[in-house]
Amino acid sequence: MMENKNGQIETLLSRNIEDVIDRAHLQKRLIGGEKLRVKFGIDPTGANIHIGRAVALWKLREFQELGHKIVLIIGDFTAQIGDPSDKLKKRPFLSRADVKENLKNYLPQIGKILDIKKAEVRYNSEWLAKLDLREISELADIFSFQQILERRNFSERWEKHEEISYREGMYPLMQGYDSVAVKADVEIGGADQLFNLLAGRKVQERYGQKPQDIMTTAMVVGLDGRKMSTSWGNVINIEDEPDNQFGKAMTLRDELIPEYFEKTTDASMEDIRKFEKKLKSSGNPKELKELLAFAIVKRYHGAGAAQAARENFEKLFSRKEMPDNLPELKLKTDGILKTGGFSALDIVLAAGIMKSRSEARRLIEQGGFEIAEKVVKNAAEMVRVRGGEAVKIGKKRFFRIRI
RNA sequence: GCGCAGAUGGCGGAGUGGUCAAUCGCAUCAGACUGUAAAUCUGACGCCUUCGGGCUUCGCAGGUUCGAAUCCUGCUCUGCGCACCA
Repeated sequence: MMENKNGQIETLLSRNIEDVIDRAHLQKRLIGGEKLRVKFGIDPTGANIHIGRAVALWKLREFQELGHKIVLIIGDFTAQIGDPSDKLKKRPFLSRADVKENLKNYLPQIGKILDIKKAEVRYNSEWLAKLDLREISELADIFSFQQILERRNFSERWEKHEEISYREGMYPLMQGYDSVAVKADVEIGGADQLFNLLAGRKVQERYGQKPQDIMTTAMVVGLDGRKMSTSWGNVINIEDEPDNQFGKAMTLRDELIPEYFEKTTDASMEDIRKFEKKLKSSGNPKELKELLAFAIVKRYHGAGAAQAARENFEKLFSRKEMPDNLPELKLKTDGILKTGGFSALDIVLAAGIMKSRSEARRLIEQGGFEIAEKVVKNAAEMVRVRGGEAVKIGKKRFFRIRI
């Protein structure tokens, strides 16, 4: 029993973890059985949480399972300032409305991973909005310009003669003050958060508190090996549909399979070692990738959904059959009355996924449109439609026509 | 405040009076090959098109000219240098 717990603590402190400061101190407290307050801050800046950001949430869950108190800080105030950590450009202010909108979606997503009822949820406007200029100045006195400029993303911008505003330099101070306000023992964040987390330690000391221990989680690269970014489209969101998650996972670059197993699934490290060996010896990594895709979907939608997603995928791509649960593509029947049918262009446009008619026309002319297993290359060609035909638009978008 | 430089398509970056819807690279999309991987090859890549062509773009607003992304004036924004620093 004791052994088991120590094993859990070891995993907690090592798997997917980049840095722990101060490791010895934290380990001792954990083994000693103290109930720790584990802080995690989220700025509701975007609508979706992806599996990269989720790494930290799963860490929190480990803490939770060991009986510690999770303090979730919703950065309703800081979100409006904008964390410069991952940005090489100045960030705009978010409006109150944006923040509120984003916020609505956040807790349910987090709830997929954590037991929110057991956590303490706080909004940092609670204390940050009350600071007056004198207090802010005191806070600001903790850091020098030089220290702020040490951050790579600031120094790079400095080199490039890009603007760096005061406001952005304020961010670590606020995040640090959060730690004071909730008396954090531990704070977790992504590896890109190191600077902010360290700032928390300094700020706490200034306010007479023991500095928190900090843990940074490993970053997950995007599916294509570049930085994970929603605008690159190389991201799996935890709320994506099972089929979609499965499909996206299958586009992962082969070299990243072991890394993804480790960071985004609960596969044991033993198994992952085995997978790595297998990858090196056998020819086609596709099977392993399917296991990976399955494990990811299972984590967020359960084993049943994962199985179904896998079968759909097999049907659709390996056996080239059309699965039954394609999204519907509704065509308006009054179109028939007027023109006697639908042109290929009408059908593609009805799917509502093209930016412009020109784009749709191009796609068709280049052979990217298929209906009832026939390619139609002439955008103006009238296609006989009865309803129920499977439509393929481009590489990976499928619909079933409904009239 | 003064002086200098710059602002071009998702990004980088050409173009400095007509041949510019704008070289090129990246990203993106489609096709071939595949394992919805990578690499490679082909094509597309402002909007609309009856495929002839039409329409709106090069920070913003005016002007010169038969004709402007390109010249002139004003404005806005950004960077650099100087000044200010009780």
